Amino acid sequence: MYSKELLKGTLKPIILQLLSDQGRMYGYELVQKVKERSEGKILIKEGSLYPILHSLRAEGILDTEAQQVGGRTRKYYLISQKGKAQAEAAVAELRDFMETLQQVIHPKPDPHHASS
Amino acid sequence: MYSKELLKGTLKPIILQLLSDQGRMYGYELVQKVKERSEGKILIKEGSLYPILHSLRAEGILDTEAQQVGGRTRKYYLISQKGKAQAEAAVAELRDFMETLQQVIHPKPDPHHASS
DNA sequence: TCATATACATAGATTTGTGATGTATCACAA
DNA sequence: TTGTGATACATCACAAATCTATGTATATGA
Repeated sequence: MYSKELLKGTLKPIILQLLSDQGRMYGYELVQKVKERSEGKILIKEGSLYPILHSLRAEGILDTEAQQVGGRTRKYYLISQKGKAQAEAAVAELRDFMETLQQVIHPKPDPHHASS
Repeated sequence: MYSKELLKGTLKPIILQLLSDQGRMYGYELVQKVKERSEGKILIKEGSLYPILHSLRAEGILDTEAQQVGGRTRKYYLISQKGKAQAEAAVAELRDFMETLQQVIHPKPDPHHASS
């Protein structure tokens, strides 16, 4: 697993991207999906996930739909109308950040200064 | 600028990568180099940088060479012999993490299950 | 003389994720 | 029927990393 700090700041956009992508998901499902797509390398902890979902909901970025499945309750989350722009912005920022990071740690040689 | 939290966990490997790349650098120079390569998008703060450099030095991963330049002191940092493997591991982890993140937020469709 | 750039450093506050813990249902096996 | 592991939610104390603010000091150019 990754030194946990690498995840910092990325969890929120990851969640928003998955919800944009999949329509609506519940917490446990999000954890599984991220685990699956990352081949077990990114394991979101419940202690991280639920506070994020709750705060995104409090901000009005997410809506919820509770659903009974057997004796258990599932709480589906989906991007709200109002949250769409913010969700896209967060994901875009993450993508941009990743590109910038690439550029910093693996720079293409600058042709202008490549005199030697 | 990025929501500051995105940087978390990436600063140490960024610094180690630059030092591997450039041989030896001093603090102020590192800040400028990252700023330059990121086109002003990543601005490492002194309050972040110096504690990291000090702790990497305390761990024995970095060596220092003080140098007088005019009336000012420069403290050059370089990867120590002992720190080489750890530095490479940290950078490799960051690269791997970035790839995994790509896969999570921008998955290639899985041909096995692409029945519809 | 004053602002800006260079150059280092530290302390307190903030943010975010984890670990630990708790509740509860369901399926399957011993 | 008892226990275990998966499903499914939730909260809180703690740890880790970075930032803000602040401080010192020299060099440079307006």
